[in-house]
Amino acid sequence: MYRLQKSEYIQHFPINKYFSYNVESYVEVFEYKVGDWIIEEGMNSNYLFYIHTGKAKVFVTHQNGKMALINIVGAGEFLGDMELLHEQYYSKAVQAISTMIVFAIPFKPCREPLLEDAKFLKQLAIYISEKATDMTAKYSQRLAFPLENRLAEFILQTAVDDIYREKHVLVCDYLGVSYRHLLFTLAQFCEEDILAKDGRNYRIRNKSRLIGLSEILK
Amino acid sequence: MYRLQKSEYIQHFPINKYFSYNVESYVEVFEYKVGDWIIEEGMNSNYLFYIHTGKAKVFVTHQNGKMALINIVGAGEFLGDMELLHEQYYSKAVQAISTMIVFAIPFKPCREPLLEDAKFLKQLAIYISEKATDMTAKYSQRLAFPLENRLAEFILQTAVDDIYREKHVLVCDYLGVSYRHLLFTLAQFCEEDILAKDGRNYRIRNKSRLIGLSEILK
DNA sequence: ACAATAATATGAGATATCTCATATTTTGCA
DNA sequence: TGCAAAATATGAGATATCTCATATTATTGT
Repeated sequence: MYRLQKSEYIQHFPINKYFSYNVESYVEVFEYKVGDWIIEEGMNSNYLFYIHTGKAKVFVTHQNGKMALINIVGAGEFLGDMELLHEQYYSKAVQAISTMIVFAIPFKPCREPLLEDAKFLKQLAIYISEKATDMTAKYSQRLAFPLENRLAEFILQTAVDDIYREKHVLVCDYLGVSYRHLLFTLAQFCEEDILAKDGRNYRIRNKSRLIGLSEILK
Repeated sequence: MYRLQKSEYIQHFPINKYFSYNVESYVEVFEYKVGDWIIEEGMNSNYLFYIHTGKAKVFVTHQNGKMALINIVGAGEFLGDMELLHEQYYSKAVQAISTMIVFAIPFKPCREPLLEDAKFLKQLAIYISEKATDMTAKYSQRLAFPLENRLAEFILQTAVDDIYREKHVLVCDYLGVSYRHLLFTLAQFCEEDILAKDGRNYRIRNKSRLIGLSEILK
């Protein structure tokens, strides 16, 4: 994690939209590289984050110790909002998929004032409700389509430099299909020359086809 | 819709949890019967509702004019929260499944103060975030189970006096399966003597079996 | 009262996806 | 270094669910 000069980024932070008090002076700007952990599981997060650039995976660890991918988040989204609202919240782990630039508002001086700022709370409620609406729409639409389409979208979301290298176990859990079927569909993509297997990874060979498959979801 | 004396209900309304200002004097208590419309689609809703007793269906009408069931809500939940947060929100229709008693806070005098009440907004944000978490959990778990289980739950939720009489078209849309398959599964239930077909309706003959099937979802 | 539309109903074949069985390879760790 | 566990891989048969075709029965508007 790197600390950046905020001057050049701060103008992109919708401060007036979200806050009625002057939070700007507390805001820090961080940069993360692929694979960096923005939030570690179960730790008390110390910041409310707002994603300026990049995307990240959100994980939770089950009782059995298995890590499960539960979401992918991107620019314009908050991280740490749950921790802010719920006194003791078991944080989910968050890991950068691509280079990320985030605004970070430290809980230490800002938590109390944020939770008393009606403008912020109203916007936060709107944000959460919109996200919930999105999620619901996503989930219900999703059921209607075969794995092919959802996998295409997932590959596009998670591939780094056109190389897809996710663990199958995690993915079939996330997409709600069997391991067998996931492998089957990946094999199909290779057969259709959409992907090419490269040892343990898959290289994207026909991105527009993937985009086509994933766009059907919208 | 009937207006009830609030004195006997008001004590069950978690006013202290949700509001920092005295909203009690504005609260009204309404009762609805099965089939009554609490909110009509597209109308500007005039109240923020809190469900004290009963459950209701939430509908939206698509471009093609078809009504789609999108949710079922019950005690402890809010209605009209979206309308409160979003200046112009296209209300979804809400219809009582059972006798309902709701607390109604009129927007006219209360909207402004509510949107400036940090305590209320914080609790609302928490409520919405918890609901979102629930929904997400529901949706993802749900994919894992065959229609049998989800249908069992749905029948229990919507049957009135042990009679199930939903439109199939609505239901297969809501549950995300084909019409054909829904009919198939209903026929199965009849064959197993869980339901009995009674003209166009279905009578529940083995409720505990239905409960068993639906509990697998949790 | 009748025609048009919507809802119900059922059959048959196709397909997406699952389960189970089993083998090989990689990885973590003592 | 080597063993146990995890991850990858593939086959074959089962099943949940879909699509399409086609009838019959309600409902609705004019």
